[in-house]
Amino acid sequence: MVNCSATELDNIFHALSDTTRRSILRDLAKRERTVGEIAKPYDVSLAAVSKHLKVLERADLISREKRGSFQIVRLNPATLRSAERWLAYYEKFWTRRLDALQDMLEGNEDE
Amino acid sequence: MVNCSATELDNIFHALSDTTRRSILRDLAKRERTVGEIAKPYDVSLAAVSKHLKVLERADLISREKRGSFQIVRLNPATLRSAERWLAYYEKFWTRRLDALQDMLEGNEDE
DNA sequence: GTAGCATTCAACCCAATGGTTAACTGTAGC
DNA sequence: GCTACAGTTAACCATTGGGTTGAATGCTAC
Repeated sequence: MVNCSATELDNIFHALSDTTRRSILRDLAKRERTVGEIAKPYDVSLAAVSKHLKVLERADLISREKRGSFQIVRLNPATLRSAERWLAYYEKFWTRRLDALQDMLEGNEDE
Repeated sequence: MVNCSATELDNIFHALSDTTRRSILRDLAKRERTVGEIAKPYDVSLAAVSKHLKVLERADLISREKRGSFQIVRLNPATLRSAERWLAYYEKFWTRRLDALQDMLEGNEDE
């Protein structure tokens, strides 16, 4: 999980591209929950939430542990770190490059 | 752009969820390019690339400047920073919360 | 075994994606 | 004007996405 393949990044960013799923991740940040607990605040069917969890799981953003007839769903922060690293790397790179450009355009003497 | 709405984050993460689009962003990190230059390395039609650029533009990840019959496409690092901040915030939050537990459960294998 | 709860699966609906080709809209240059 | 080039739009196609409802699974408790 240190270095993400393209497909893994596809899955991660796709999982993050839905408001409900990001909200679920926020909820899980507070504490682990069962599927039913996760679904409760949302105005969609349990089946819909189950699908969202599948997307999050495919992205490796959450993992589950069966406990009796329940499942405990919890976050997988390492995966978030992968995405964050991807963004941080490029953001830093781009900013650095554009800073130089901006300096040039604004007439800084150091060409 | 400092604080993103839910829809803006939807658009940003969706834009990032495609390998070709991330690759285009990488290309643009090296230098600004015209649409034609952007399209050249990819094995899809110009129309397909044009659509990808539209997705990136909707997410405010790139902007364009018309110059004659060309367009200069360039990155918009501020938007990347928004997404990065979102991830960094939650990643840090989750990691902090889970650190103790993780250390206990599996020792530290981070990276 | 049966009842009941937690969760998933199956089948469907419709909108959106990512791709194509072909037609269209500038703009530049003759 | 006409031609050529840069890029977008239109129309289409196949696949995926997110939602639904209802049946099926799996576990617990009686």
